[in-house]
Amino acid sequence: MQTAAEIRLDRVFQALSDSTRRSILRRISRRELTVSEIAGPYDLTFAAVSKHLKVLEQASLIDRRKDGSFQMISLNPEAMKSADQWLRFYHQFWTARLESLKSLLEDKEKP
Amino acid sequence: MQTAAEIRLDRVFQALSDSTRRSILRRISRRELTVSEIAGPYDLTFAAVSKHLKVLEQASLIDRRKDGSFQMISLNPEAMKSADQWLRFYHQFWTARLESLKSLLEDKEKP
DNA sequence: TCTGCATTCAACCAAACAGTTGAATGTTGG
DNA sequence: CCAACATTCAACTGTTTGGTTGAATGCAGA
Repeated sequence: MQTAAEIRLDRVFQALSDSTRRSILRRISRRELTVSEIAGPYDLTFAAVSKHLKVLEQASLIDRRKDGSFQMISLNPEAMKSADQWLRFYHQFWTARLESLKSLLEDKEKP
Repeated sequence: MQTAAEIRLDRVFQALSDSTRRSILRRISRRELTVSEIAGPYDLTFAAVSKHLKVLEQASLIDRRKDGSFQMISLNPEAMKSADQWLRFYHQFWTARLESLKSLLEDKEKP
């Protein structure tokens, strides 16, 4: 069974698995941008960028606001929180590993 | 250009975008498991599970250790750290949003 | 109203993905 | 050695992904 929460998380991680999309998120975190502004730096067609935005939207990572014939795209950080919370569980594992490495080094120093 | 770091991050997020794989990670975080033990609860062939493990391995999320004819699979949390660090940048955005929501509510309370 | 700009839709394509089945490759206990 | 077990490989399938092109839609200014 796939719970709704799992499906949401699937979508978030999937959306984040493309570096173009991560780069878009980074740029709109500074200020909201139009689709054309977003497309600017990439060597991609508008349609391709439009699809990336749809992926981000379906993962609830962005919001859209209509401003005349433009569309203002902005960051919606809520969905990232769920990804972050999923990862938070594993903090203990990498800090634990770091600790045991540290104590290993300390043991070496004591003759 | 795709830097090596970006490709690594792509792979980590991609590996995490499947709930079966996330479930595998969660289970091996308790203790290392054999491939068969991992496969047990899922309604999947061994080959399918083997493929999931390969995806996790290529994302450097797991380690394998040979023990006779068994293979012990364990968590390698290092790669998650990079995903976590990527997300850490966005903490400010969801906490900021939370703060502004809070102050909005507080303003309402003041007549 | 016509033109031009911003954006999306539809159809298509190649590559990647998630799964299957069945055969192949270790490894080990008797 | 060989039978049984653990795991992977190869080949195949249907679906998704990331991209393209060209047409369609929607809005705004002259």
